[in-house]
Amino acid sequence: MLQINFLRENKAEAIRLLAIKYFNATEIIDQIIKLDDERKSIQKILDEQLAESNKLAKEIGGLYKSGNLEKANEFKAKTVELKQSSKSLADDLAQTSKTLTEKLIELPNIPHSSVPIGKTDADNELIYEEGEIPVLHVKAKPHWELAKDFDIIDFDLGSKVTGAGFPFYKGQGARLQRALINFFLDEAINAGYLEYQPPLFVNEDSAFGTGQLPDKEGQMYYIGEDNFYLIPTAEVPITNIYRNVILKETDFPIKNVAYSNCFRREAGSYGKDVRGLNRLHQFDKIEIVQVQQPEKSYETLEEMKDYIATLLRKLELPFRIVRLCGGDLSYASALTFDFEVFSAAQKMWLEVSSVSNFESFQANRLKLRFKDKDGKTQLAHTLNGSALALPRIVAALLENNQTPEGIKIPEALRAYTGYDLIS
RNA sequence: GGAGAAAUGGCAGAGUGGUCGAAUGCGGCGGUCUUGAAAACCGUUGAAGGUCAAACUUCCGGGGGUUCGAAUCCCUCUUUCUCCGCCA
Repeated sequence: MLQINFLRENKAEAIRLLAIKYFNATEIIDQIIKLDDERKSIQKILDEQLAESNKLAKEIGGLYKSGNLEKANEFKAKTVELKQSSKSLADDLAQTSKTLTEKLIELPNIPHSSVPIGKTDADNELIYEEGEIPVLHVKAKPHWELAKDFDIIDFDLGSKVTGAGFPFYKGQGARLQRALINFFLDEAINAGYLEYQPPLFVNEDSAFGTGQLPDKEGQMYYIGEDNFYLIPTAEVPITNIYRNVILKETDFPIKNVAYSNCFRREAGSYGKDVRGLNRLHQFDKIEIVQVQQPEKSYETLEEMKDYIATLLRKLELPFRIVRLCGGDLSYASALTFDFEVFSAAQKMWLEVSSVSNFESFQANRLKLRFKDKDGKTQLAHTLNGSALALPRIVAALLENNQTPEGIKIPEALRAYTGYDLIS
């Protein structure tokens, strides 16, 4: 959620920048400013009436004490009148504020100045590439066949027990999952992150706080009976730790990491993109979340980007980093880098991580603030990134490391898997 | 699931209808003293809206109600604690 004062002071600039996300904000910003003016003027009148009411109520107390009942009753009648009109003003105020918030929520975050112009992922800017693309032997297979051959992931069994997109991992496959989870958590802890194990369900306030509601409602699993949402990422519970929180400057930097199952309905997905591990309804992810002071948030984004690169390097996977263009940038993000690993048998780049700076956009919804040096409260910045999402890492590991003998496990993981080769 | 108790400022904890945004203690900040620190003493110390600044308004778990007036009374929801039941 953007700040009204920012929109007031930088209207033309905001319209220009939002157009980079292909969002036409001209009309809505005018509406917002008008609603805010309305809100202020209603509040002003309401305040005056309430002040009058309060004053009279105090005087009535005094009049009773001095026994001046006649005057007291006269004042009473006045306050009753005031009460009625202030009640209707309060309703107006609530209605105006509600409409204002609804309008504000429609606006996406302003993209950072470095965001490239473009409409689709084809327009994303490649900023870095590392590692050698492996040359596979002629009989190389995609990961879903390998998973079956080695009997480490059972998609059919998942379909039977639950449905498509809910695989079983078994034997060495299950162990590999556990190894990756522990590896990613340990790496993060060594890099100074605090580990959390969050709830997998969140309430409505939390789903709203990180921007999943109302925009992505259909993408989340929902437990109607208790009004809970299944988390699509640990970002949701972890970031909501800071909902309605005022931090001290000394609390920074806040670096949290959490492993969780992630649940996504993925309504509307189909085709080769959803084959095997490429897109699941339930998957495992380790998420890093940072809360920072505004001046330092882009420095932090770089730090997170570098950190994620070290993970892929340790896993010996060829990867590249792209800067998302305006059209591909998510609603809440100001700047996002995607990490993609090359999946050698599918011969395609798979997105395994997305690291973003939301600036104060989430913080404004969350009411996540801090007291600066001058003692003023201001919105903090939030950032997060996957470090990393397992399924596509597993897909790439299986495909890229396949040999006639079996699938080789990268050095860094062996202490965790307890084996060198899937066979 | 059943019965009871409770929810107040960063923390602890008073306050049961009328200068209560809220005593007191701790903590924080500023100062006096000190070579420096501690102790002691003095002062200060919640948030939001609003304003050039003020005035003013709102907030004592959330929502609703009674009243001229509510932290205080009523209803409701949530959470916590104690006891019982069940249980990984």
